[in-house]
Amino acid sequence: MGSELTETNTSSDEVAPTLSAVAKRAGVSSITVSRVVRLPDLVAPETRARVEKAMRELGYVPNLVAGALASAKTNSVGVLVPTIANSIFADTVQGLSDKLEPLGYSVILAQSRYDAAREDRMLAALLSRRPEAIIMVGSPATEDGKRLLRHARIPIVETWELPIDPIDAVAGFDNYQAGVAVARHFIEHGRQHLAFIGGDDPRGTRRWLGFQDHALACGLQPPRRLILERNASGSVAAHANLPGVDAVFAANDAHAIGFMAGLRKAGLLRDGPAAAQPVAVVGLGDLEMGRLISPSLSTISVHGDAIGRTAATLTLERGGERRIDLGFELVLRDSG
Amino acid sequence: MGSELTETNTSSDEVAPTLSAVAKRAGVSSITVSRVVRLPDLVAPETRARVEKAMRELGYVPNLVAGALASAKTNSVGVLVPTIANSIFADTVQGLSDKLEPLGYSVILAQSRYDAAREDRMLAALLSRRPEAIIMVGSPATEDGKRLLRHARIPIVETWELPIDPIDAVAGFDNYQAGVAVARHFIEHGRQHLAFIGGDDPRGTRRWLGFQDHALACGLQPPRRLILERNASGSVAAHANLPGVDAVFAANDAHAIGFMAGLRKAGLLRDGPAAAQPVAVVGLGDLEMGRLISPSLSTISVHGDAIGRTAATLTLERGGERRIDLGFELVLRDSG
DNA sequence: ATTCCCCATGATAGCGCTAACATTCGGACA
DNA sequence: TGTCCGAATGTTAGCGCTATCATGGGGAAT
Repeated sequence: MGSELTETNTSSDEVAPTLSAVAKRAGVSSITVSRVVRLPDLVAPETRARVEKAMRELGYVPNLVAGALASAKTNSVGVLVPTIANSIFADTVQGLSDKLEPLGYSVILAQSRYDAAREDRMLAALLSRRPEAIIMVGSPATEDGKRLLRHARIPIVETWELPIDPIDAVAGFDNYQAGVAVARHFIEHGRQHLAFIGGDDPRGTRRWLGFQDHALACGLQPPRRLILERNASGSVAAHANLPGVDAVFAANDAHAIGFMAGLRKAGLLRDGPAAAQPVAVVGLGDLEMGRLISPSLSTISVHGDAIGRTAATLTLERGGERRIDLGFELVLRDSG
Repeated sequence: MGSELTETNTSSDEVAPTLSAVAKRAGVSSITVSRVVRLPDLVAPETRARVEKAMRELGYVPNLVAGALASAKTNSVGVLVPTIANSIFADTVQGLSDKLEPLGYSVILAQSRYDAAREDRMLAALLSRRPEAIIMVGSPATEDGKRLLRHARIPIVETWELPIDPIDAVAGFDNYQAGVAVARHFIEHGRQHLAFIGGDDPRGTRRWLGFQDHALACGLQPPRRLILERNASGSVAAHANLPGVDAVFAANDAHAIGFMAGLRKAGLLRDGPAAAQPVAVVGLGDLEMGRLISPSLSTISVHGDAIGRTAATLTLERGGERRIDLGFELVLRDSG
C-alpha cells in the first residue's frame, strides 16, 4: 500500500535496500555482504549463496556513492570535450570508454562548447565529483583551469595536441606539422595560392600556423585564412571569398566536404584525379564519408579512437612514458 | 616537503582540503561553509567574504560525493546509448547535456554497443551511482534490464522509439511509420522493387516492418532486406546483392551514402533529380553531409538533439505528458 | 520594558559504505 | 598436547558532507 509500483512477489518497499538490510535478511554482518559484492573469494561458498539470495530477493543495488566516500575511490573518470555531436571527438570518447567501462570505471562527460568560462565551470564540476582522472581535449584555456587541474593530484591527460608544458600526460599529435605536411604536399604538386578554412580553436590555429609558415618558407604568397562557423554549411559558400585560390586545407573533413559542395555548384569540381581539380582540397579527420563521396576526399588521417584508448591507458598506468604522439598520416585521394 | 607539486604561495598540502579545514581557517563552523557554497544568501556578507577568502586560499573544491551521500541527491543523470561514435545519438547526448549541465547535473555516459548483456551491466553500473534519472536510447533488451529500471524509482526516459508499454517517459518518434512513409513515397513515384538496408537493431527492424508492410499492402512484391555491419563501408557493395531493385531505404544516412558510393561505381547514379535516378535512395537522420553531397540525399529527418532536450525536460518535470512524439519528416532531395 | 520574530550561526546525528583491526575456530605440525 | 596459522566473519570508527533542530541577539511592535 502507498506504492503504485509494487509488482513482484519479492517485497519492493518504499526505499532502496541497503547493505545492512541484506545483511539482516541473510543473517550475517554487513561487512560480509560488502565482501560478497567486492571480494567474493573471501566468503565461504554457503554464506555467499545465502547473501546472494538475500540480495536477489531484495533487489539490492549497491550504492557506489557511499562506497566511494568510504573507500576514497570513485571509479570514475571525468571527460571534457568541446562538443560531442557531429565530431571526431565522439570517436575519442568511444575509444576511452570502451577501455574504461569493462574495468568498472564510469565516464562523466562534460562539454565546453569551445567556451573558456564554461570549460572552467565544467572542470570544477568534474573535479567536485572526485574522478580518478581527467581526460580532456586540448589544454585548459585559462590559468584558472590549469591551476585547478594541477592541484587535483590525479592523472590528467590532454589529448589531440602535444602541449609543450603539459599538466601531466599527453596523447595526441602535432597539429602544426599536420599543417606543414599539407602545405608541402600542395606545393610539391604545383599549387601556388593556398588557403585555410575552419575554426579558430587552438588546434585549428596550430594547423593554420604550420600551413602558413611552410608556405611562406617556400616563398609562396601568404596563404589566406577563412574562419568559419562550426557547422559545415558555411563552408559551402567559402570559395566565393577565396578568388584565385587553387588549394584549400580545411580544418576538418566536414568543412572540406562542405567546401567541395560549393566548388561543385561553381563548376570547379571534377570526378577525375587530384591533378585534374581546379582547386585541390585536403581535410582532416578521415571521416568514413570522405572515402565514399566523389571525388574522394584527401585528408590528414587521425585516429580519434586510438587517442581515446591511449588516454585511458595513461590514466590507468602511472609509470612509463607520459607523452604519446599518435602521429597522423596524409591520405591522398581524388580531391587534392 | 615530499611533494613535487607545491607551487603556489598558498599552502597546498598533501590532501584535498575539506569543509572543516576551510571552516577552521575562516573561524566559523563547517555548516556555515556549506551554506556559503550552496545557499550563500543565508550567510551574512562579511562572513561570506571571510569564508570565500579561506576557500580561495586553500583551493577548496567541494566534495560532491560526500554531499550526495548526505543529501541523497547526486545531481547526475545516467545516459545509455548504443554507441556515441559516428552516430546520430551524439546529437541526443549533446542536446540533453546542454540542457542539464547548466542546471548542475552531470552526465554519466555508458555505451551498450548494441549488446544486451553489456546493456544490463551498464544499467546496473549506472544505477549504483544513484543518478536522479536515466535516459536511454530504446528500451532495455531484457526483462532483467526492465525490472532493474522499474524498481529504481527514478524518472526513466526511453528515446528514439515510442514503446507501447514504456517504463516511465518517452521522447521519440514512430519508426514503423517512418518505414511506411518511405515505402509510400517510393510507390507513389512508380518504384516497384524495394529494398531495405541497415542494421537489425530494434529501431531499424521497426522501420523495416513498416516499410515491408506498406509495400505488401500496396500489392508490391515483397521488399528485400539486407542486414549490414554498422559501418557504412559494407553498404558500398550492397547493390550487387540487390539485382533489379529500383528503390532503397537505408536505415541511416551513413549507409545511404555508402550505398550511393556503390551505385556511382556501378554507373547507376545521376547528378540529376530523383526521377532520373535508376535507383532511388532515402536515408534516415538528415546528416548535414547528406545535404552537401551530390546528388543530395533524400532522408527521413529526425531531430536527435530535440530528442535529447525533450528527454532532459522529462527527467526534470514529473507532471505533464510523459509520452512525447517528436515526429519525423520526409525530406526529398535528389537521391530519391 | 516585554513580547515576538527573524536573521545569522552552531551542535548533533547520521547518509551507506569500507579500512583496519579484532575474534573465533578448526586443523596442521612439531 | 600445545602452538601456530590461516580461513571466515565480526566490530569499530570514520569518509566529508547535509538535514534538522537548537541558540543567541538584535530590532519592531505592543
